Amino acid sequence: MSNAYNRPDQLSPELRRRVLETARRLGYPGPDPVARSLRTRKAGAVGLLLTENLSYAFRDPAAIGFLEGLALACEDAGTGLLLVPANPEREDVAAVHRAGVDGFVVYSVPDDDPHLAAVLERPVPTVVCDQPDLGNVDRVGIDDHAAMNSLAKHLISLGHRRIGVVCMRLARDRNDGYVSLERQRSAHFHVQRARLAGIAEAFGEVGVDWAAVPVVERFDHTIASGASAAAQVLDRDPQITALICTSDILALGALSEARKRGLNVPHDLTVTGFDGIREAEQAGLTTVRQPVLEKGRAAGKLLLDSAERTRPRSVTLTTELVVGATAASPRGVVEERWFGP
Amino acid sequence: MSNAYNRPDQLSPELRRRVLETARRLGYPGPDPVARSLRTRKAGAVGLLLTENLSYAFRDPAAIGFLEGLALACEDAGTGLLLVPANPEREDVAAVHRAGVDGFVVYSVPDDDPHLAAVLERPVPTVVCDQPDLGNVDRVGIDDHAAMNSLAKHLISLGHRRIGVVCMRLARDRNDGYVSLERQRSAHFHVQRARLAGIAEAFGEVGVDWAAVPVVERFDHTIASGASAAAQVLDRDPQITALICTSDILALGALSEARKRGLNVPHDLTVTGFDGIREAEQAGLTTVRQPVLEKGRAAGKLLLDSAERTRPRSVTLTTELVVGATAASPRGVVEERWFGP
DNA sequence: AATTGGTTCTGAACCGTTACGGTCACTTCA
DNA sequence: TGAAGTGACCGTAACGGTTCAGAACCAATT
Repeated sequence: MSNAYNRPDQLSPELRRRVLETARRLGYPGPDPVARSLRTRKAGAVGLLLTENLSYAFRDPAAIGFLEGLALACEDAGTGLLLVPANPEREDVAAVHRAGVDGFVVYSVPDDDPHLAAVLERPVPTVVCDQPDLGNVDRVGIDDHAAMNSLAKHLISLGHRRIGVVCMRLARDRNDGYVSLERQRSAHFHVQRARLAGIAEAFGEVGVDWAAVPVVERFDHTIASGASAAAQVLDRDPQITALICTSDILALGALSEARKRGLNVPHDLTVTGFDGIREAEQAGLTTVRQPVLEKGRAAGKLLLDSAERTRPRSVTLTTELVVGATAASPRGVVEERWFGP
Repeated sequence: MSNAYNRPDQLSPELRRRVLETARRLGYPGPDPVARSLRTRKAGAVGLLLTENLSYAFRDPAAIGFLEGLALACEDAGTGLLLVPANPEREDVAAVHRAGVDGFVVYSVPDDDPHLAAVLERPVPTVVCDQPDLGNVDRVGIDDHAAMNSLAKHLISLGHRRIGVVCMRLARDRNDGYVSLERQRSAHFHVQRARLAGIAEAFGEVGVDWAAVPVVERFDHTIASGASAAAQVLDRDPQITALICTSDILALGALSEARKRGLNVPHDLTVTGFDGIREAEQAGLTTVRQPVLEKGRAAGKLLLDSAERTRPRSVTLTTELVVGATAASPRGVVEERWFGP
């Protein structure tokens, strides 16, 4: 009898002892968690859906921070955290259907991701992160447009007018190279789209022709990708005075490429990132810091007490411009660099 | 009918279409994963039990590496990974009972941990990591004794005879300070016990009185802990020529404490770590590298095809002594250091 | 002695799925 | 034409708990 295990007060100590005793003698391993979940309609876990391969989440510092925050919230609530094995390469959403969870957190997936669609069809509460507001589910994120816009304005005030941009993947297909305006506009990764738009708006206001600004995309989010993308931009237009990267990881790669070319950062080239990861801080990167841990925690909290609410909530966290040592005014005489190293 | 969803070949396309159509019309959200799990006796997930608070796993680079490897293995098998919220402070093992999983991976918990006991009572396959061989369950780990022994011998060959040791927590109770021989022997964390024994054996062989070697323990595994522990050892015995730390994190703290005291590493003081995390490599730390990612992956693989085996397996991975820049022969004239900074 | 109140204990219904075996219509072959 | 074979379809019984209604029991009150 399940009362013996779960409601010791509902029966006499004597009977409880006897029940437990015979249970042990018969080798009964205790109540089956799955059957319990079926009956109580509670799985005791929340599912996490990621853009990338599961293992990637443990390689990206920003994702790790998010996970830590989410784990913190789950821990507080005594809830488990299920990492759903959703391989973005395959369209197989079975893993989403198989997940026995009380709710989902969806972290930074493209807005046309079939896994996201599968999650939204499940009759459980959902929180999306770094996604556009879907209207009917909770959301947590930052104002990517505004944050990047203010970083761009900072560079503009330093005097930069000729820039290049390195961004993360914009859609599910691999496009390691230049990005057309059309592709920018239709990007399926909300975060990247917003950040690019933020830059475009700021520079547009001071008369820069956005269509002429080289924007290079990389599918893989690694330091090596950042380096090769920076190389591609610098090869195309050696006269740029600033390279804006949409993540710190990419920016770190850009820094190493600049170093390799003998460019003095920030005097020959300004490099900026986004996220505010620890490695960026150590490198003195000018960037935007976003509260990744807090984001994870907010997502968890939002999900875990979504029962009380009926209207979906949207939480926007604040960001902070970090003025580091990798941004400065461009050299007064641009031509100087024609004779550079 | 579940066949419509799961076995399209078992029925005609026409019927399937009709079934799905009415299902949609009735707002049927698809087969319930929990009920399915109950019926098929498959949860489609493995549980991970950690020593620490869940969130800690995302702060320790070695743990992150392990997680990445484990996630990789799960991903390959299309299995989910459930992080079980087992708070080590409380004795509440309910979370273990509640976890709907097909097996458990237990990562580096004390051998008297009640959560571990609860896992072993569950009738599912289990893999323990960094634990002594339990005989009846799979195990994956390294030879901590031998690895630390060879590091110690390296220091001995450099000429060190007077040393201090900084180690991680040895049991569930907090003991931030010196460690008695008795506490060393009865340590509940197998890994730490083995590493200490490895050092003791090596130095014992060259006539060092182990009982006189200051061993300082820290409960929290942080760089700050490493620094304060190093300070404690150096205050007690400023004449030591080497400080052996049982983890890289602690060693990084020891390095910063040495720097703070104006000690030249390695000439005034040799500092060593254990794990081989990236930060250690950047710092040029002399340490032992263990394949953390491979460890996680091995654990996952072991668990996921444990069905085929009947005998428990024990996998021991190899380690590698990393000779960095933080270890050197002690200054020929020890007294010199009396006049040091 | 009968009614009432309260507690402890028992049994049955239900959660939603899948596995399994049986029914039925329809084809094939003697 | 009838027997046997084939395949699609459907009904039902678990899976292992939790919950809840009500039976059984005991003590106290009328």
